Amino acid sequence: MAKDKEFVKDITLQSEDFSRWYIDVITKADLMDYAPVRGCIVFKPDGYELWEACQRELDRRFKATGHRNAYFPLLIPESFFQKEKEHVEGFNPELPWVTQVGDDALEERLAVRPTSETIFGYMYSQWIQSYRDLPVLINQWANVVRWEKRTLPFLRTSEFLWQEGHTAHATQEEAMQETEKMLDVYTDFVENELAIPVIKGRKTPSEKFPGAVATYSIEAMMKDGKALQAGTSHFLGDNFARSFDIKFLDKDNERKFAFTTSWGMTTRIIGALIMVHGDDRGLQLPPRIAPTQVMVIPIGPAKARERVLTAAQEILATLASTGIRIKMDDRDDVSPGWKFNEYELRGIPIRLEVGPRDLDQSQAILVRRDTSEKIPVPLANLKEIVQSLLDDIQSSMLANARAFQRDHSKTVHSVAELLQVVRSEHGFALAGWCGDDACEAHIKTETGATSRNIPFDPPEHVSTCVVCNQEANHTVWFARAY
RNA sequence: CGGAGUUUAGCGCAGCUUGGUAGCGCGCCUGCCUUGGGAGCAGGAGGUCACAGGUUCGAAUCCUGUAACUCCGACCA
Repeated sequence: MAKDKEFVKDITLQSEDFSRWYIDVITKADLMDYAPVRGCIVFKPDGYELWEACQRELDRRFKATGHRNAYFPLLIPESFFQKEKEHVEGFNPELPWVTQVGDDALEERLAVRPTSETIFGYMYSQWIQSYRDLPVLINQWANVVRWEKRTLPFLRTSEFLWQEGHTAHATQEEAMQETEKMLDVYTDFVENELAIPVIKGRKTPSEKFPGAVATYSIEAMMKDGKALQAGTSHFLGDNFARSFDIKFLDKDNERKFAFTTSWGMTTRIIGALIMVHGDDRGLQLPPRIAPTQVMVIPIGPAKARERVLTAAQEILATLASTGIRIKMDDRDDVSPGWKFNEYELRGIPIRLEVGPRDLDQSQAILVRRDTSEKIPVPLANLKEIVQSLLDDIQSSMLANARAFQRDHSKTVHSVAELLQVVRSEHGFALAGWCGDDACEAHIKTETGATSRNIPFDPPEHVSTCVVCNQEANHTVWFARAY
């Protein structure tokens, strides 16, 4: 352990102070910087690249499920919010308003969007006439603003980036299917690309989106045992259709309200990536999402430099031609050791070392970020080995995260036990719940944990409410949450 | 939004109690030398001490206010 500490001197140990570790890592890995406006950050290139990678993979999935991208305005008339009561009450405390242009007051205040259900609703009411116009399947990539009281880089910032899908359907069933389908899309993305295992489920009424009939979420466990809602999908019923008059003439010649959905994933997912996989040396990026998968580090004294560089260039070109995202750091003003630490901090999955000694044996050294294992590989086999190593790292990261989640999850039968699990053992607690808001609120007050969701597929069903001991109508995951 | 803490060079910090010419380590620049886990030597650059007021002959230091950040609570993706 003392030796590990030698690797990177500038990062607080996770075990010492997880919050400080997190701030240290995102800062030293150069992912972001604080902006001059409260709660706002700059996504620096290395951080933004992670978002771009997420965008690429999500967008591919949205298109494959029939969605198209569009862009709706940043500013939303105040009157739009008034149309949906729960919605306005839910968001009002954190809305920034544009009230004036130049020296003149606006006739109607404009909100900087916190989400776009209202403006989508309004436009959909204009666009939809007939059942033949349905479904409407639109996604937008955008920034939104929510003036949060307490901010944390990536996880909760005043302005954040996200995608929001908004769809309209002829029937309730179809809208429900869409809601579930997109939750599955998120799950597929988060588990297979980000190697983060998630729990799929439905939010309790107190945790649902303002204006939704039902909210579904995927919840992930961070290394400090806290939960992070990684994505949400909402079944809005005909609530917004009624508020915004989204009606269509059906086959039976009757005017009916459409059923709508919305679903979103945000830049907070970058925080999840960091807090699920990161360790005391820094970031650890799953190969599939890593903007750079392999970093080549040429090594050797000046006399061998040309020979090593030529060989390294060749390796770089060969691997790049197979689609591996690979870069080389051939700076000669920093030592190899410095580079080793640097790219471990930045989470690059594989380091490829080449030096004169390797070239004499026609080999290179591969070093895994996840296990630190050093693997000599004949140059002739590099392509195949690197590719299979990337796959192996990906699946082993998911397996590790899954094991961690499992080991920190426990079924509880009393509030005291729940408290123990979420606060002392730093994990998730599965508990029965009668369905009463008061019991849920009691847990929050007593333990600081909130209901995360009612899992579709719980490891077991609990028959009595953890608070009142009445019959449990639901089995719920509770955890402290970001 | 409440409670606590922090703010001095790019980063990490000392100096403040007891006011008197701005310091250290790392990083940065130049040169030499080096390269298989954050090398070495020599020389050098870099600061309206968070911001705004006040006290004082004189303020990084004392007083008042403001802001940002961190942690803890209430609200949220």
